[in-house]
This record gives sequence, structure tokens and C-alpha cells, in this order.
Amino acid sequence: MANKPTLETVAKEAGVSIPTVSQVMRGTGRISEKTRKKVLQAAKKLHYVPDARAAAMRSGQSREIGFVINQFANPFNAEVVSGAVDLLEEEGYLVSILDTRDDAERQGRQLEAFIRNRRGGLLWVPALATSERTLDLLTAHAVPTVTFLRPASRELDHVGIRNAEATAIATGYLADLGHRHIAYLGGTDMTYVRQERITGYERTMQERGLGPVIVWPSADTKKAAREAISELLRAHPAITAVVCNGDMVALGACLGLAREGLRPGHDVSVVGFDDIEDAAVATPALTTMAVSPKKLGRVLARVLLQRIKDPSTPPTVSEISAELIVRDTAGPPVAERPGG
Amino acid sequence: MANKPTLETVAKEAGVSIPTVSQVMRGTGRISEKTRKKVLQAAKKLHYVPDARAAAMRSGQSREIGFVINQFANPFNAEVVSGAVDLLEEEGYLVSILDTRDDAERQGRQLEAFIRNRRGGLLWVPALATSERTLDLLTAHAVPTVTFLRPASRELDHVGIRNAEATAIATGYLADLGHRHIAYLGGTDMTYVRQERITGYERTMQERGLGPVIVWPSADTKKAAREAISELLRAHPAITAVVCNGDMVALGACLGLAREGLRPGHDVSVVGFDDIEDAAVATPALTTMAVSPKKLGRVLARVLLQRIKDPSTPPTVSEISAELIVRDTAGPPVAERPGG
DNA sequence: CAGCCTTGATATAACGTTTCATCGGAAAAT
DNA sequence: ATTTTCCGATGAAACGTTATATCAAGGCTG
Repeated sequence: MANKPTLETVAKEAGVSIPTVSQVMRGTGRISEKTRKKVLQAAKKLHYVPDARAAAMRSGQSREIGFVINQFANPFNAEVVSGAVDLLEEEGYLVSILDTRDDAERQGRQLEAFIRNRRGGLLWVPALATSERTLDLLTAHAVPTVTFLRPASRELDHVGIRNAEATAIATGYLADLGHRHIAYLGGTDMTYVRQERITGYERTMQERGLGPVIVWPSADTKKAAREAISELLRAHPAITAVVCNGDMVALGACLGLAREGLRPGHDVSVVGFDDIEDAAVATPALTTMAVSPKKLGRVLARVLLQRIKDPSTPPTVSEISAELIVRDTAGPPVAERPGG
Repeated sequence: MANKPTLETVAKEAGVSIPTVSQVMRGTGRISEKTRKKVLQAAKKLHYVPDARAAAMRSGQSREIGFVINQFANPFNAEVVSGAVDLLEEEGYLVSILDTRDDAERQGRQLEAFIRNRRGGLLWVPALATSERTLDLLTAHAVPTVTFLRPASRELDHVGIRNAEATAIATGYLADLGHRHIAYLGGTDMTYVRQERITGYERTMQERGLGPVIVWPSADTKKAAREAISELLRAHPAITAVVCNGDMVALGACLGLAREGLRPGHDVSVVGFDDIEDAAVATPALTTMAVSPKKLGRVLARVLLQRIKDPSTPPTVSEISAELIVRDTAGPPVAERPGG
């Protein structure tokens, strides 16, 4: 019991050769029912669990997949992971998650360790300041990789959200309600995602002849957004609606409005992005742009499986649409704001 | 470029033998500065990254650690993971996370895959209905394991929270404020953790001669707790304070109180557990029991490292105390509740 | 100068698999 | 009866490392 069981141990126990045991365990080759039984029984008796490292090394293919993500606690990310994991585990892969915390250096170390361990595939939200070196390493070692949310390279498969389309819908919805002064609130760095969202907002503002275009930065936390909305309204009193960079910002904005005695959806309209769990239970409930994270995860998994199966096809880009969830924080504008 | 670099490739490039390259890469053995330079240069030129699988197989020790957790999105868990990862990555380990979603069967599959891949260590929150078979597998393969939050076996190291002590403090605090009718709210299954917390609550109620002891179940979500608090107050109108199973329940309870026109901390006092990020920014801010998740993570890491270094010592149990964070949701009771 | 220690490098075997070619023998075909 | 075919099982090599033992060449000592 002290020494760990191997193919050799099992073979000896069952009175057959090593390759025979190997074949039985994997269900390959031609083997008589009699010896199959014998081997299986010996394996069970010894608590034998094959060593995947040795197998992967010899066969050249790993059934381990890494999910490298920029923020562990983000509930949206968590659901994406669930969606992908469901599908991949079904195919017999082991999916393990790494959290870069958007730290490029940490990400570099993690991905190098990832390569050292010769994982079979990678689902990846690239950190903000991803270095060229990290990208080189990945392509040099030909790791099947699918990026997600933020594209990192034209040479890698990518799955993303139609961000511009989504904010265009949100802005258009507010315009249809009658708003003319609409701002974009949230985010600080010009990340790829924020860039796209702002583009959709701006384009719609211009197409509809609304204005002016106002982009107001804020960290993506409730606390920061609560302050930011106040400053925004002080600087631009004409504003009657905001499109937010995310639900956390939108919820923070609602808190800020309430603190100033303004009612979200009545005095000032707010549209969020992501449809996180809190969006539905908040009071008032948040009008927001939703993309199904489960669906996103499934698409991710499928793209990766395809890439593993056929590494030679050119990289693909898949995009998922977001849809407007109408709740209570957006309504028609009122003529004058109390105290405005 | 097409074929991946190995020790052999690098050795040939540098004009030395394979063991020499191995020693240079690991910084072991005696090697002249001249050849060291030569080898390092060759390795860099070929983008060589060692194969950790082969190394682990030969040397018998893995530098990969798995963190198996019951709920991915839980912000408390996320911080524990951060704390542990910081320490372990410093020591050169790769930590990857698996999410069981409290599904014992999924956990079984994941841990079996974990064993197949011969990871070097395991940090583990056992799922609710963890099977005996899973436990056997782990001990049979002698995986260095530390359980966390929920103990699974006397034969494994464990790190936990002093749950009973914490709810005793919370209940005592409410009693000191003058409350006599205090209920315990939240949780549905009799998990180990909830059991302990209820014990601390009950013990304090008895010691102080308060009563009656009321444990009211609720799913650990805001939505469920919002409904549960209303039902609880309808069934037991005398209650003036609740100790909650977690911050999500506490926040939900506050929502429910507000909906009925009651002010948390004035009409009914609420104490949470965990001190999640939202606890501080909520209005009113939540009085809650805090345990530092970062600290918990660091303790976890240290215990595991110790276990890896010396597998023969008997299993240890470490416990972390929680402390009361006084904010706005708990105050002295009022004589009569409006509408009570 | 013989003997000894030190330094730097290497040859070889082993880790636990899978792959591939081979093999004995029984059944089928000539 | 001899050849061919097929089934079931096996031997040997290979995957990329590390551990252990060995080795050549100097530099010291006595």
C-alpha cells in the first residue's frame, strides 16, 4: 500500500503485460473479455489511477485546460467559466482557473508556468498591459488559445461581445424615451472594451443629432460611481440620462442620485451593462444590457475544442450580441429637475 | 522553429551534454561561468521552457497546487484564494482553482483528475455531500491536503473559523445593547459551519437567560432573505434583533425591513457575517463579524507548505477568530415597533 | 613523482506511459 | 497438408527530465 500503483504493478497483479493493462484502461486495441475483467479487477484492487503526466508526455496531447482570467470574483466571469467548464468537462478535460488580477507581470509568470506544465489549451482574458514577450511565448509553443472579451492578437481565436452595438441600443433607447442630453459614465483606462462601448454611444449620439457627447470617467466600483455621478451632474446640469460602463457603476450612480434626492428612472435615467445578479433585486431595479454569460462560455469552449482538433485553420472571431433588459431606472425625462 | 525545444536541442546548440543544461537551468551542481553563459544564451535563443511534467515525474515532486473550492463567485472565497496564492506563488508554485459548485459528484470527478495529474498539494473546501470514496482516493495517493472552512476528516490538516465564538460575540453584543428577543436567520442545510454558528448563538442566549431561541431558515441570497425576514417578523413579532448566517442574508434582511417601513439598526437590529465589500457601502452600513480572508489564505498556505515539507507529522487544526465590526445596522431596541 | 582532493563535465538509468512492430497460435482458405 | 488470415497479447523504444555514479584534468600536498 505504501508504494503507489503503476501499470507495472497492475500488470504483475493481473498476470499480463504492461501494454495490455494500458489498452484495457483506455479501451483501445483488441482484448479478450476474460483478460479485460482480470485487469479491471486488479486495477480496482490496487486503487490504480493512471499518471496523466506520463501519458501526456508520451502521447503528446494533454487533457488539461487553463482558464486565465483577469478578475476572479467578478460574478459575470464566474458564469462564463461555468458555461465553458460544463462543456469541457463533458469532453473529459480538466479545467483549472488562474487569476491574473490584471497584473501583467503576474500573468507573465503564470503563463510561463502554464507552458512549463504543457497544458493542452488556454482560455484567456488578457491582462491590460500584456507584454509582447508573453504573446511570443504562447505562439512559440503553439498553445491552442482562445482570447475572450479583450483581443490580444490577430493570430489567436477570439470571442467577444458586440460592445458598440450594445451601447448603441442603450443610447437609442434613451433617445426614444425623449432624452437629448445623455452622458457616458464609468471606466478610467481606455481598454479595448470601453473604447468600443464609447464608440457605440458616440455614434448614436451623432446619428440622432443629440449632444453634446460627454464621457465621464469613474473607477468601476459603487463607491467611486456614487461620487462621480454627483460631479458629472454639477458639471453638466442639462444631463437627464447616463449610459454606464457596467452595472457596478450604474448601481453606484443610483446610490449617488438617491443621496441627492433624485429618483433614478424619473429625474435621471440610468442604463447599466452586464445584468449582474444585484441588478434585478436593487431598488429601483436596474435597466441594463445583458449578455448571457453561460452562452458566452459555451461558445468559448466550442471554439477551443475546434482549435485543438484542427490547429491549422486560420483564427476566427465570434461575437455575441447583448440585449436590453427593461426595468425601472430608465424612463422619459421630466421638464425640470428639482434643484437643477 | 517547428519542433519544440528540449534539453537535447539546447545541449546540441550549446555544444554540451544534456545533464549540463539541466544543471544550468536549475542552478544546481558545479558549473563554470563560461559554459553557464553559453547554455543560457542557447536556451534563450531557442525559447526553451522546461517540461515540468517530465521533471516532476522523474524527481517525484510537483510544484503544482490545486485550490478546490465550493463556490467560485463568492467574494470571501476569492480573497482567501488571493491570500494563499500570494504566498505560494512566491515559493514557486502554480496554483490553479477548481470549482465544485458544491456538487459532490463533480467534485469526485475533479479530484480524480487532480490525482491523475499528480498535483503536489491540495487546498480544499469539501463539498457538502463529499463521498467516502473521494476521501479514500486522496489518502490512498497520499496527497498533501489542507481542508478549509469545512473539515472532512481527522486525518487531514484543517484551517477554520471560530464560528461559535463569533456568533456568541454577535449575540452578546446585541444583548448588551438591551435586546432580549434575538433570532438566528439564514442557511437551510445543516452544514458544519452553520451548525457551529447556531451553537454559539444558542449558548449565549441560554447563558444570558434570553429567549426564546429561534432559528429561521433562508437561502443565502438577498432575494430569499428579503422574504424570509418578513415571514420571521410576522411569526414572531417580539423579535428586535437578528444574527445572520452571512452578509448576503443580512443585506437581504435590511432590504426586507426597508420594504416594510422599518429602519435597520433602529426598529430591528441586524448583524451579518463575513464583512464582504458591499457591507461597508450599503445604506445603512452593515454591522458584521469580520474574519480577514487574506489572513486565512496565508495560514492555509503555510500549513500546506509545512505538510509538503514534512508529510509524517500528525494533522493539525488551526482556527481563526472573527471580530465585530460596528456600523449602523445594530442599535438599542425601541419600546414599540411601528405597526408591531 | 606518486598520490589525493577538487572542479567541471558526462554516461547511463530511471520515472510511467503509449506507440509500433512483432509474434504465437488458432481458424480459415487454398 | 500447406498457406493465409486474423485475433490477442507482448517486447522494445520513445517522450523529456533528474539522480547517481563516473571520469578527465589540473592543482595541491608530502
